[in-house]
Amino acid sequence: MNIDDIPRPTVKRLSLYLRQLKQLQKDRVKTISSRELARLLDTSDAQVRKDFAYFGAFGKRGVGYHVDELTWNISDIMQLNITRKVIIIGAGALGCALANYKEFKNKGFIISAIFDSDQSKEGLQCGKLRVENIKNMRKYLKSEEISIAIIAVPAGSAQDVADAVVEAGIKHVLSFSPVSINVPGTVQLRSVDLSLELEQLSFGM
Amino acid sequence: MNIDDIPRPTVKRLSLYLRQLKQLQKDRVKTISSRELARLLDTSDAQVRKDFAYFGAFGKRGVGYHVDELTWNISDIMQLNITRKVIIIGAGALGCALANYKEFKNKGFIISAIFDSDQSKEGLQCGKLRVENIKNMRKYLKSEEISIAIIAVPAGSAQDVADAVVEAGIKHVLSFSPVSINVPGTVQLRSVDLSLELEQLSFGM
DNA sequence: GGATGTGAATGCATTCACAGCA
DNA sequence: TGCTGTGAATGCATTCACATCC
Repeated sequence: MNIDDIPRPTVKRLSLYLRQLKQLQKDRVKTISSRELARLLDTSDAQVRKDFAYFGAFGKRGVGYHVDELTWNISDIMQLNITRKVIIIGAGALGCALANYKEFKNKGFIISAIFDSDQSKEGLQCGKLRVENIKNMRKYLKSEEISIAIIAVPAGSAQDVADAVVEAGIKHVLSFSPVSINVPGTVQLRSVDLSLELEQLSFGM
Repeated sequence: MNIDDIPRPTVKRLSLYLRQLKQLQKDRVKTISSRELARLLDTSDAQVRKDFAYFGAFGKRGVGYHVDELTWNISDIMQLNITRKVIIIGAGALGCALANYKEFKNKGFIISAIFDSDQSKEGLQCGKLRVENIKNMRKYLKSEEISIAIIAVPAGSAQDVADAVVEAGIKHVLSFSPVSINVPGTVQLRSVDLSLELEQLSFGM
């Protein structure tokens, strides 16, 4: 079964299912039906079953899905049983908050360094991390096996920073800058624009 | 023309168009074709034209779209020429960073108060804002005209906080907690799960 | 000529509905 | 009986292709 044969919306929902399933594990729930899972995630039971069916038959007819088994299967599909290192560019308030965001570690993402182009910030502490000069980024990435970068710089420098990390070998970019960025097709880009989220929310989406 | 007659994906793209158009205004670009706008936003020219067409005929054949005019029209459709007040619940690193995020103000969102359930945080400063006890939230909302709340609390208390703000009359909730939350149908909910973003990114989405 | 606006065609995800199994 | 798994039907957004207009 090839990942490309699976609808993208389905793949995106996998992490939502996984999050909910881990919650259910905490609550000592052993088994769950597609209907109940759908209710929790505000979707339809048919949707849930179809999504899981793409990856094989996980459920038991008349019973539902075994929570532990399903959790393990999805984690396996998403290759989430490993840890990955991540760098952050931009040591402003947002960058620092992200650098110390506990949930990242829980999901296997380790923030291994934070860089800033502002010379005067070099040496400052972001929680446990020391702010490094961005000029050292390239060398740092040569010595470490890191493919993910978080960009949390102002709009004006976002594209330049993106170009720089891509040039340094980064393959996945998560941008928090409020501009649209272009990267080569070989690089995965995901953009979270916080004010845009508010805008869309208040418009009713 | 009713908003409900317009495809949701189109409506979601409106803010992306708007963001790009404002960038173009800065760059003194007077006019732009659907093809060029599509290239900048990594979509298709047909998509751009169809999106705009839902709201009427904004373009000039043989020329393209007038940037200023289009910007104004979209802002008008999205009712973004007003400012809105927003409260934040959760004065952790993330909540504080959000409270001082400059881009919000640029888009017309004013963070008017930040609350936390931790008594010991009361009175601390988050940039220019004083952290208030969450017990005062209800009263505060009665005295102010506020319909938007940002939730930046740990997973465990997210649902409780959501219930509380909804009960206090909030109509739009932007949650940064890594759990799925349920709200009444009358309330708009949008969820940004930062680790989930990383997860999906590293999985290739 | 050049780019918009738009019906028609296409592609795809969701929903339906039910056979099949515990 | 209860719930999964799945082909078929539906619904909808995207893409195509071209008539239309500056």
